[in-house]
Amino acid sequence: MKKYQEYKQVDYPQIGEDILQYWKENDIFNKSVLNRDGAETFTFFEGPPSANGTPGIHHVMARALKDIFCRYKTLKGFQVKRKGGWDTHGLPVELQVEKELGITKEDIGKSISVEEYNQKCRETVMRFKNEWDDLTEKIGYWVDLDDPYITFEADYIESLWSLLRRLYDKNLLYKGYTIQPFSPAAGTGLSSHELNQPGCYRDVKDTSVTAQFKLKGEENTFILAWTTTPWTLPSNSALAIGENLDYVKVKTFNPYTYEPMTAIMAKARIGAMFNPKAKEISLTDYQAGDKLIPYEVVAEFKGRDMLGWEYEQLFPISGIALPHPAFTVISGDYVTTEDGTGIVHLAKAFGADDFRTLVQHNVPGVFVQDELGNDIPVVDKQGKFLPVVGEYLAAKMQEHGILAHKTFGVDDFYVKNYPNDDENAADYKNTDIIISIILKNENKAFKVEKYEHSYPHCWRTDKPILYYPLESWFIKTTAYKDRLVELNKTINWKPEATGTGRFGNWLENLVDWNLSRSRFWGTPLPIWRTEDGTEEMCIGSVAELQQEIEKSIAKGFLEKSPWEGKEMDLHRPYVDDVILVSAKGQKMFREPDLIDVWFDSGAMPYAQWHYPFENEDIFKANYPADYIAEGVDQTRGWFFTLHAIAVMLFDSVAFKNVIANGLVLDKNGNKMSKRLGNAVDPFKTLKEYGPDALRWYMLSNANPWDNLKFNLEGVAEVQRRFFGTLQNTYNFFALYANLDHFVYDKSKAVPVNQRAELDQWIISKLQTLIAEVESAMDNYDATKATRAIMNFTVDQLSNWYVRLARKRFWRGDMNADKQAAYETLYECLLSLTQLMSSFAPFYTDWLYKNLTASSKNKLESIHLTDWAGADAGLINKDLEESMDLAQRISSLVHSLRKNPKIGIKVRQPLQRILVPVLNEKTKRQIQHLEELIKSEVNIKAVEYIDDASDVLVKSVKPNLPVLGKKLGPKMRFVVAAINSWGKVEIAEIEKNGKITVPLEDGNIELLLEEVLISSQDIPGWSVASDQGVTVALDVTLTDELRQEGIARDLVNRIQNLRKDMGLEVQDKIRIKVAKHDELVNSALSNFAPYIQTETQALSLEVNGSLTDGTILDMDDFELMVKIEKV
RNA sequence: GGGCCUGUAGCUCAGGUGGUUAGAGCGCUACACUGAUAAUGUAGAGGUCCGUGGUUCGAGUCCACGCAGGCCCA
Repeated sequence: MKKYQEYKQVDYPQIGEDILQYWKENDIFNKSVLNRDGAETFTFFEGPPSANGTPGIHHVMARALKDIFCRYKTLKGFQVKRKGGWDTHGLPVELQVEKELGITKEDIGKSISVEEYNQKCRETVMRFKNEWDDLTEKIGYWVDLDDPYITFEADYIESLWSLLRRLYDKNLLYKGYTIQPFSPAAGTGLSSHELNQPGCYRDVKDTSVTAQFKLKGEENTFILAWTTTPWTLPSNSALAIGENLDYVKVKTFNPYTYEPMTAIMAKARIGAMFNPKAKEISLTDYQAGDKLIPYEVVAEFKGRDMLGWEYEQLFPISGIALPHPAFTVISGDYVTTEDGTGIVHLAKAFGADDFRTLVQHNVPGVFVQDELGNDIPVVDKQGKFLPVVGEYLAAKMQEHGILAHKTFGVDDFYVKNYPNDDENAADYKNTDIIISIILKNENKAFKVEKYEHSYPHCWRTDKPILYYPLESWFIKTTAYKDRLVELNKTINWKPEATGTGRFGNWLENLVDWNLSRSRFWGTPLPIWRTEDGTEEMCIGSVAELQQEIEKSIAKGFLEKSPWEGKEMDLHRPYVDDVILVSAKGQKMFREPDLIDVWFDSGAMPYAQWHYPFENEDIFKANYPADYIAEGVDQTRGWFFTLHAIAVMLFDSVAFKNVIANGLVLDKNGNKMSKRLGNAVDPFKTLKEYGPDALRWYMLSNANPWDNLKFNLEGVAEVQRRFFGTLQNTYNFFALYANLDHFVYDKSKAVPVNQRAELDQWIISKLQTLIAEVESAMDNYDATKATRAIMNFTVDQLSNWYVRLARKRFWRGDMNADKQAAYETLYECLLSLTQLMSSFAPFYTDWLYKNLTASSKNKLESIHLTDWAGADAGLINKDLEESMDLAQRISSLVHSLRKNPKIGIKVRQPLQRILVPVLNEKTKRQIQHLEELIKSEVNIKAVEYIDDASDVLVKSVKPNLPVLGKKLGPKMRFVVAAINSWGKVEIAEIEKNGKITVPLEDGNIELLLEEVLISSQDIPGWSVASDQGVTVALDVTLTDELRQEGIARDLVNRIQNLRKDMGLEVQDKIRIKVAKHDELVNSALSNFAPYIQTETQALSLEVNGSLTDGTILDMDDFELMVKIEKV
């Protein structure tokens, strides 16, 4: 029986399926974890995918990346528990359900109950779980699929509630408001998703105003600010400038009142605000009513000089008076000079940027108080001004005699959601226009014009949306900003820039985490409040909720628990049905919001173990994570929520190492999408190429954090070039090992130092490779590791070691040298299976089985082995350098032989090569492998030219990095001098160790180490050189060399004939050759023994009368030969 | 609009701390090998290092401003 199975063809997808089956049957994954019981843990957190869609090829990337480090750490001796998980809540699920049912949000609670709706969501969200599990298995991602965490389960939600409760107890959970898109016509907030639907943004013409804000303490001086929403001007409470922008004061006249004034604006906007034709006009020539208005810049300053400037309130409405620092100039990081005046008007209630900027600078906004004393904006939810502003505007209309299409009452000033008045009616005016006219009349408007821009509209009502403050619950992340930043610096980010840049900047500009979502399918906010908002309660566990329910039942607020006789489902609508009793005995209702799904996933370190209610020991042993990996798009998603919760509640990082991987694009660099049809089906790809080549390609082709241009041809190339070469190497080994009945036995192996030089070299290279892979993997650099493995396998092991060692395998009987060759090749292959096993888990396990089929000490799987590590004692750098020289010299000789002017094939032996050597070390290193070089390039001798020979011609180059520091600007002169040196100067600096270079402004002394001396020329010879190695080839052909060449050619032709005749390797033959010229005849007689040995010929006869032979093409001549099988 | 990433041969990618002539694989061309053979080896051709300025004796590398593609956030 064969010890090592040989394969004609390898079916990689089949290997994937077979090994997967083997793993399942033998429970290998579990064993790989249980094996390490008691060992140090290496913790990995699975970022939960959502199973409501089918997995794509990019999931293969993400999951392979997760898998390899877990496998690697397992080999290294850690216990790596990997719990799978599913993300189940969120808007995409809701939208999918709505699409399938053909309903909208408005139908929920009407045509479909919340209960039915949520039931539908629950069914939908796990719809493709089977496909996901299938892919996970097929690509070899080892993760516990039997006991995953699922974010909709009651235990999971309970853990979330306890976390929220802890935040609440730390006063980090509060109710506030945020500026959100709001549809006044529909009376509802809109998600950004709804806003991004096609057709939502439309070009509309709005009245825009450049308003004049009068500077306090200066006569007729105004700050100009532009807005496309004049209705927000009564709510103005500050103006923002860019600190580094240039601003000017310009003397001019108001175009509507013709009054002289000084305008303040960005310098870059002068051209837009004034007509350049008026530039030459003198201010004194101006007559009221002139079309061209002269202007003159009278001062220039930076934005930062304006900080703190105070101005008068634009609309001094009684009831709207604000304390300092309202009505001052502040800094806004987003201010540009691309439009407007370079100064931005801020209204806290109606712009997210405005809100953020004003909060940052502690500037109050314009609000009035409702009956309960809460701040409310001056525009109501129907989209019209409150009477406080309405009265003011109505009065101003009268005062200025403004005629409109109708009489405006105090309740008629809609700012959006205009009533359906006829816009073509005579004197039609909307609120924006009325405001503009008032401003014009009061010398407060510098410019009023129609402006066309893109503005979002409500997809249901087609009316423009309003940015409006809506109530929300927040986590006060800003309170922990410094700590978040500080702990982030301890995280090892791959790539680093994502941590310092994208994530770091995000933390630097942190705002409080808006937790509220007005939806149905998600984790409910566990906060109950009295109707007047004076009392509230945050529930932190199911037990506590039940206790409170008991109290409420006792009080008579509830008849019974909504879960009586049912399984506890903490979703809506059940939680909404719960009315609790406050400390003062009032009814408390649940705050209707759900929480951001990102809190679900950010809480997985705790909730996956139902901590703190269960599994405290497991949680503690597995926190924080040593490693996580997810797409870079998760930076502000999962990476942030993990980090935020960990820092705020546990004063810890949630993960120590993280890879943020890039996207998988199609081969042209476009985003893959099912719609465009360029998405790659992972199942199809797996079926065609198997999992290993796919994983290997994805990890080796580009760094995972760069986007991957996925190309199937690349997968094919990896398979052919890398896996194919490795497989060939194995087949080669198996073929001969079986013939020789070789079985590897470590205890009987020839000690490495007694093996051939070539063996020692490849073993040394192997150890170097192991160290390299280990260091790359410890640094979470998979790409570097895979590339190093490929280089070793293809270039060193297959193309050099196997090629040069081939003859040792097929010659003669088993002896120590042959055994050493087998052992060496075997050890390389076995090591490779382990090195590669994290990346190509199926193929390597298969190869491991093939290699160890007859071994005594084999394990069930490569994945159950212990990492072998590099044996530093087997690394021989000197030998590696030596071989490197030999490889380069061989390559140079090949290159010379191939030179069209020379054109001598390798089979033709040549007498010698000359190698200039400038030091003893190089000479020794080359000499060491002289035999190898000689046989590789078919030459008889290597000769060295050194200082002792007068043939050696040296050349000299400046050592730039060294000289640059010393010389600086004088470099170019010195370099020119050095380049002009000849024999004399080189000899001088070599002898004295220094030389003096004359320059125009004095002499400079150069030291030997400041120049590089090499030899690149041998007069009269054909030379080739590469990186300091130079070789000359003696192309003289003597008769003897020619004869040998002929003999070798003949062997080559006869071997072909043997093959054509279908002879077996061991078959013997007799050769008859027709007589030819003297040279050929001599070759035949002189090299007869050689020819016979090579061709297994018992006799070689030169026969003058041979006529029925085969005519051989010997390149330069023809020869008749006859071969007979014995 | 802001932050971040990417841009090097036809394609996919390498190119610490600036250093004279920018590398690899695939593909292409030619040759070799024919006892790893539906393999393999060797060599050759192929580059405005996205552009424009700047710093420097010297820039693919550092700086600034752009351009193109991408991600995230507004």
